[in-house]
Amino acid sequence: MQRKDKKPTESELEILRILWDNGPSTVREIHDIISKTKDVGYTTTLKLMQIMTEKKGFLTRAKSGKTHIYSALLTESKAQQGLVDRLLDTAFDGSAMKLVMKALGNRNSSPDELKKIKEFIDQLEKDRDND
Amino acid sequence: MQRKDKKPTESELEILRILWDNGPSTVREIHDIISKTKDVGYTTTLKLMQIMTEKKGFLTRAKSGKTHIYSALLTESKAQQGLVDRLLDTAFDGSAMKLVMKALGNRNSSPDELKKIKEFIDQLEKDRDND
DNA sequence: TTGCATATACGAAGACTTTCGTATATACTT
DNA sequence: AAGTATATACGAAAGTCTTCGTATATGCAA
Repeated sequence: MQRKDKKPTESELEILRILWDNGPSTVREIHDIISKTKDVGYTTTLKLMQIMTEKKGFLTRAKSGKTHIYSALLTESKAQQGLVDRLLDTAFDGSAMKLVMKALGNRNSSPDELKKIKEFIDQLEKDRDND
Repeated sequence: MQRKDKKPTESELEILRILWDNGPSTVREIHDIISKTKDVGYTTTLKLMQIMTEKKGFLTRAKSGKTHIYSALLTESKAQQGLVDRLLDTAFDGSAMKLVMKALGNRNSSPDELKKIKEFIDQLEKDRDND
């Protein structure tokens, strides 16, 4: 359980989210998406991605003609786990239950999702019994 | 659903956590707790709390003799809701289900907690049916 | 009331994040 | 091959967060 790897900032998560959803992309592709909802220059996105690649190791890139194609090295699952763990520690006193209730409380989950969560918990309980 | 209020930083959350758990406290009391696990100067804690009070409105304070007694204005519940909402947006594509599974998956929730969560979901489903 | 212990006030440095202007490189078109 | 469009590289400014040194205020004890 390494607690040492750097956590992506929110701007970085925005970029990672696009890479996770769309797969390997150019700076241009990512910037076009980001700039739909945020007024920011192309070189800003570029710089962020360069830092994420060179300094932080979140991304990797391959040259293709004159452009670079970036891919996420940090997986969605790992990033999520790190962020959830940190949030549990800092804001929920370590109680996953409290966090779960906050997350569900806003009632934006479909009946199907609620059912799946219950099944997931059933499975957890079963696993525990078999230890 | 205002998305404008500032989110506390992690250092600030550390202070808020103590105020939430222990109630109104002096800088000294808070710093004594923080410094058990973190090597940081007294004036650093003081400064953070001053900023949280004067610039961000997270805290309020009352003079008592020569010291100030600080209280949290930002409630635990509001802060948690804001952080969860933001995490959902930035890292989980808005899916509460995914977040819940991450939160439960890696951790050791007690059987009792798991039971309570299921009951909570049952209640949510019941509420929904009665709409 | 003088001095000591302790509190707050203030200012600024250092680190990190975000931003962008400008320079340079590269491919494609004509 | 020269020109244009577009990409990356680089450096630095601006903003925020964290840190702490130093100055100043205040209450209490001798």
